[in-house]
Amino acid sequence: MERSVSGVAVLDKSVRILEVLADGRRRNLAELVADTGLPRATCHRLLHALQAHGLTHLGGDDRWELGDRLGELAGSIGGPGLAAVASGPLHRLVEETGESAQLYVARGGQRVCVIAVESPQSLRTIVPVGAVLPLDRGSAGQILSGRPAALRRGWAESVEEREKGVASVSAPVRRDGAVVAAVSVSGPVERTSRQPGRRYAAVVVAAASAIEAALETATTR
Amino acid sequence: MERSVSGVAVLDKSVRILEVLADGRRRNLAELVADTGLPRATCHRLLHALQAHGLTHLGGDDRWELGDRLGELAGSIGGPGLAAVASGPLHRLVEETGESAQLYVARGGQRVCVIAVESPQSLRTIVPVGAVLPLDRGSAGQILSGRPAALRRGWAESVEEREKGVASVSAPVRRDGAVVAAVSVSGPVERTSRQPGRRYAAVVVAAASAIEAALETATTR
DNA sequence: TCTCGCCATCCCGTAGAGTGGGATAGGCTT
DNA sequence: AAGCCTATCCCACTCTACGGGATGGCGAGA
Repeated sequence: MERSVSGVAVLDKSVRILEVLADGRRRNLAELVADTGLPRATCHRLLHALQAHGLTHLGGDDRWELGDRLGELAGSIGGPGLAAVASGPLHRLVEETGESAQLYVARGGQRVCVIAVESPQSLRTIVPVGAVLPLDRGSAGQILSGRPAALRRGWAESVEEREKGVASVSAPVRRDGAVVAAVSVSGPVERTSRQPGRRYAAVVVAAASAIEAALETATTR
Repeated sequence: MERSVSGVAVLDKSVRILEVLADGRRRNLAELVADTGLPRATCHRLLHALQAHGLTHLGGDDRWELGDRLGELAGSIGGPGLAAVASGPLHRLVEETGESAQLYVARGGQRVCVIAVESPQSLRTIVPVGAVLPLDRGSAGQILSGRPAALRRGWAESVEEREKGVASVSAPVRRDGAVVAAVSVSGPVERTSRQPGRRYAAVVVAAASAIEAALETATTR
């Protein structure tokens, strides 16, 4: 038995199966045996055990893929329904500021855009949902990497840090005291000015507070 | 040892921990022991093993939460980068039709909105990202539930099925022959008419094809 | 300062869970 | 009919995972 990564060999093998399937390619049992390096009986047994929990799924074409329950579990990262309760406040933020707004969560040492509402103006920043951005650039990165100065002030701003001509302001969304997301407004420097915080911090922080209030209501239900 | 759900007891216990954490409440070890019913040493050992795989995370405040890797794994359901490659075609769809567009994936017998691009018109349908909708109503539900007539025709339409005054058209996004998502355009009946398919089916199907082409390019890299 | 209670971590002997080679059955192709 | 490849299942056996109890740390209260 090769050395265990985590100290629990069954978990190591199970996660190896999930990680192989995470490239999106659906595979039959033989392909999975080849790609995971597991003996066929072991792979078979673990696949069906994972399926019992909804983490894998065997399609009608005898090919395996990741299961829906995985998405359901992951959907609760940042708390259940974060995306659902954040949508309204983000739309109002766009109406108030005229600029695009996004919601980011930290994930694997980077940040991921989970909601994007674009400015109606023809010159606007576009960040697609699902976009993965660094933590070391941009105002949302300052928030999600826990930079003390930004958290103390309650918001962060950046000017042309991640992209030329773009400025942004972000504020933390907290749940149980921990930062679970960052609300962000971004636009061209020509409109935001080189002190975007002065212009937008108050409404960005207010949007973050509205999301926190909605999360609290959801939690106490 | 109580009866195993899946036949692999380690997996059963590990998933039990993840499911307890999926309510979004962060917990210390003692709370997790109480909520999972596992002996403390077992719970401790499995939590750290899950953390080694990124599936759980121990915060600085000694409280456990679901880990980022879970989201990364789940993000590849429907194939890696689905959200990223679909954003562009959906925006163009909104520009062409003037109506709101969404991308849905099937998940746990329902459908979940993973991208939403809203119409610039003041009267528009709003579906927040993360919204969970039924499969038995709406054009996207017809696509994702595999209704033969809809798949044969290549698109589906619905008029006031899910919501009064709203009509929609959807088309399947396929990957390796399987339907992985549905592209949808929706708006008020006053504008879409009671035959929204006649008006929009061609461009919705074209948007779905563009997403499929982008996914194929991503896969062969 | 001392005591107590509660926390997380670690140890390690052992029971039985999980292993995986090989047998089996089914389906498809030649 | 034969050959090949698939998934499933069996079960003897190995060694993994178990979990009670010991330990140390920390904070609160007397």
